[in-house]
Amino acid sequence: MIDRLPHTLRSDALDNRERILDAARALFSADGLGVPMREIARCAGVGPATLYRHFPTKQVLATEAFADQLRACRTIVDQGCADPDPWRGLCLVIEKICELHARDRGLGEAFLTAFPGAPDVAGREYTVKAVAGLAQRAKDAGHLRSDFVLDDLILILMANKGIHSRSTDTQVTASRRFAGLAIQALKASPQHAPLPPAARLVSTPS
Amino acid sequence: MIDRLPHTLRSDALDNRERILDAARALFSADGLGVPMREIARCAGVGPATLYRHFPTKQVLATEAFADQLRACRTIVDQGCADPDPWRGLCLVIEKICELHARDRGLGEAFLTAFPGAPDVAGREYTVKAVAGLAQRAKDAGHLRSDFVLDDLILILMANKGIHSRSTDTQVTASRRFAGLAIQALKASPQHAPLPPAARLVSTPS
DNA sequence: ACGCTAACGGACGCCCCCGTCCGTTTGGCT
DNA sequence: AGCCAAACGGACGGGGGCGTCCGTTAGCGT
Repeated sequence: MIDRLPHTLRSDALDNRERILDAARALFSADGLGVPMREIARCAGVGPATLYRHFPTKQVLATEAFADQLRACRTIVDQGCADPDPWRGLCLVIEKICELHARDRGLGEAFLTAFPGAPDVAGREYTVKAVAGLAQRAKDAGHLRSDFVLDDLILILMANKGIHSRSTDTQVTASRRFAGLAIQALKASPQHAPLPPAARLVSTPS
Repeated sequence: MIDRLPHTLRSDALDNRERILDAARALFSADGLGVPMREIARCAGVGPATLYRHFPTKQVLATEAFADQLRACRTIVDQGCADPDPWRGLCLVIEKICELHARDRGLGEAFLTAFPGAPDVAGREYTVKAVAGLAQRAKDAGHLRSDFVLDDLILILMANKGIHSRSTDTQVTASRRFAGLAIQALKASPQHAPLPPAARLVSTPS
């Protein structure tokens, strides 16, 4: 059971909560979601019980820890959508999101494997729709290849997640180059051959 | 210590060895290298001790289990190199290798994460050199973008590994589409902007 | 048919992670 | 200053994977 009535945490409890979130952010970013809960606790200087009291499950902890990053994702998408040139906006989205995922290992995992059955993280549906609109405009403008489907973006993000490297720097460099290649692949071109059929990677909500 | 002198296995031992390899192939393919050794043993109908006696380490087991697949990789590369049109050959290599990795989850893991410190698996160096030659020819022919580097191929394979899906079919479909996009990205084009710098993903042997 | 030894596999001890309980500490209010 | 409950954290039991030991089984050569 979780504490119910107080709703006002004691100062030390609040402090611990914050230190736990910091530790979680750091460790998730560096090592992914695989890190043991106790490691996070140790790193935050608290006992395991305290950690579990604040965040009964890793899922909850991760959701809270990544709240900022997910907001950042939404901001990026909004920026892209705001760009008067939809193609440039789409490129920006791809580049920025890839970089974000490259810098934060846990984010990519949380974002895509998405904790199978995670609740709608930070308005995913809204974001998806926004990107879909952006893509349509880029298509209409003749910059985005006409056989593009939204699943291709998921495909690219999943693929980006597959790029792992020892150092974060290498990771980011590689991810940037990958984004460049991806953009080239998506660019409308008179010479391109038809693509193999797309796969349904995510169930598009009705 | 490993058995030394006999060099000729008893019939039942040989039989078990084969069943273990079969089980390993099946499980590695379906679930990746993460499967517990005991699971492989159970699936092969032998005790853990027997498994360990035949293959003292998971590394050894995987190497043996993937011998065929790695040979297949080399064959694909050889086929690609044999094609009179180097660009078509390179495309074939990309498509086939991506598909192979999509069908066999363990292979991708073994191939790239490459058991950090694994011995030269099935003549990796030779294969790498062959592909490098193929790429150079494709570049000279003006079909492959001139700023391509070999690390881009690694990048693509790593990225392909990042594509996961519940069903193998979806996985393969997605991987095929990804390969198509990758090829489009690598195609020489008058309109393409310069790419971000490449990352050193593998230490190229001298 | 018989024995010898290669080969087997159940069982063990080790370690790591998980989630929880309960005795102890300490912040905050009077 | 003193109380009390909120908050803490060490310690526990459970589960799972790993690699190994040793008593038992069964191929194979005579």
